[in-house]
Amino acid sequence: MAGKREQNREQNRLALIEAVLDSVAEKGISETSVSEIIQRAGLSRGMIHLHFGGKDNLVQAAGHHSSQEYYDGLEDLLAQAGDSPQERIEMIVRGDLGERVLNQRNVSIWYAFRGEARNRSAIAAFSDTRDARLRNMVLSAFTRIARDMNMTDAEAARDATHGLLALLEGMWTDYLLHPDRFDRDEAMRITFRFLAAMFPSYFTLKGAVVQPQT
Amino acid sequence: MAGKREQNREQNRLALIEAVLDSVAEKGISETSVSEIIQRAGLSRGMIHLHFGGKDNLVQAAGHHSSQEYYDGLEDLLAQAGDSPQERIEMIVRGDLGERVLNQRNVSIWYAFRGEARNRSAIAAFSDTRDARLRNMVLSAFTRIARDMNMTDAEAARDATHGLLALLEGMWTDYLLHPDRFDRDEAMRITFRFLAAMFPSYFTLKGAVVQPQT
DNA sequence: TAATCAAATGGACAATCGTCCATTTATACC
DNA sequence: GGTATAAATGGACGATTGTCCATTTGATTA
Repeated sequence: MAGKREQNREQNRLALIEAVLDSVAEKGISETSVSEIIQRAGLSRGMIHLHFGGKDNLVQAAGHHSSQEYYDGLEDLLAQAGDSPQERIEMIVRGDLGERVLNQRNVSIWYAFRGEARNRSAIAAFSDTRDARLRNMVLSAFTRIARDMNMTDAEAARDATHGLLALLEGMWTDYLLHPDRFDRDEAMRITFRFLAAMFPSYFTLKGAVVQPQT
Repeated sequence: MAGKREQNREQNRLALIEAVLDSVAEKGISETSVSEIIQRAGLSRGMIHLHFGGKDNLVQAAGHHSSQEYYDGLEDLLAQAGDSPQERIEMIVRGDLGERVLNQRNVSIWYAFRGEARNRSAIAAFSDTRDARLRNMVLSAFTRIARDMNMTDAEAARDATHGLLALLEGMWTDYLLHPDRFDRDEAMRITFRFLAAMFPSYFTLKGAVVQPQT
């Protein structure tokens, strides 16, 4: 067991990160100052330099932390998914549009970092949600479906992957700009409509067809 | 003709706005200070207060200006489009993904403002690209197609509108995060694949079918 | 040309920024 | 319980922020 010293230390480190994320979500990056952060964390001014060596490093760590939480949530869900490609894709869609990851706090944080991504390469690195891992999971599922359908179009699976991820991105933007009128069920329906149009015997308006018609 | 005085005045006003946009595109919002702006514009410190009453108002005006340019570009293109709904939709897609509006500078600016939108209502107001005007243009086109197809699904046109705009949003995000590997033709192909899947006799992989098969 | 006045200048100003370190606090070890 | 030491404190510091206004510039009008 970790000593109380180290335990407190880690706890304070985390408190600083959470304070940054709270502030970014509520006030935006430009208003997230050192004073704002330490006030929210209830800690002293010097802690940022002590734990992270400076404000920039702390903000970067907070971004990384938030990104990690997104993937953790998604992978938890995926662990529950079945083996069929359509089930896996459905899980990703439901996960990406579900309350656990798509909520006001996360969206605010996400787009705040995105806005700075272009100019801070360290931020850009983790800001790419749909990173290689997620992209490959979706791609392999679509590839299996395309093969199963005897599709001749070699680009179909790749395009479907790219398209689905872009569509989900767009839904997030919609939530960002209209959190009040955003309709989670509608977003899911639209996404499945897109999938059902491209792969009719694998998806329906309500989700995946668990037993594909062969 | 306007006097040289007023002419200079307007010219300086514009120079300030362009300086803000250049700085936001290159360095981001957080590094766009008064000093940065006036240096780029080659004007004196007091000009911001004189013309806009303060930095915040100037930044807001710059955002509004950028947004206006986006719509102007899109409407120019739309004026050249034919009357058929599929032609109008194709024009919107080609416009939104074309070089004139989708380029590094615009994407940087766009997302920089988006990142602050949640916390600055004035910015949120113009930050919503796909505003009512654009949305209605797309919706009316899809409604005509749905009627033409005798679609029974009342939500189909609305969902297609929402989905297409979300998909285009996602393509912009892709460009933001991977400007080097982004492929404009691929983005168009994917978009038309989505349209072709939902409305097979109106769109193909390469774009709209001008004469719909009835 | 001289007078007029809007436009533009650039520095003074207080406020706030992030950094850093001398000091204090509290845990861990002897 | 006393000592060692890592963790935490909070204020000093120079740099930079945005605002504002007394002054200068230069186009316009008499």
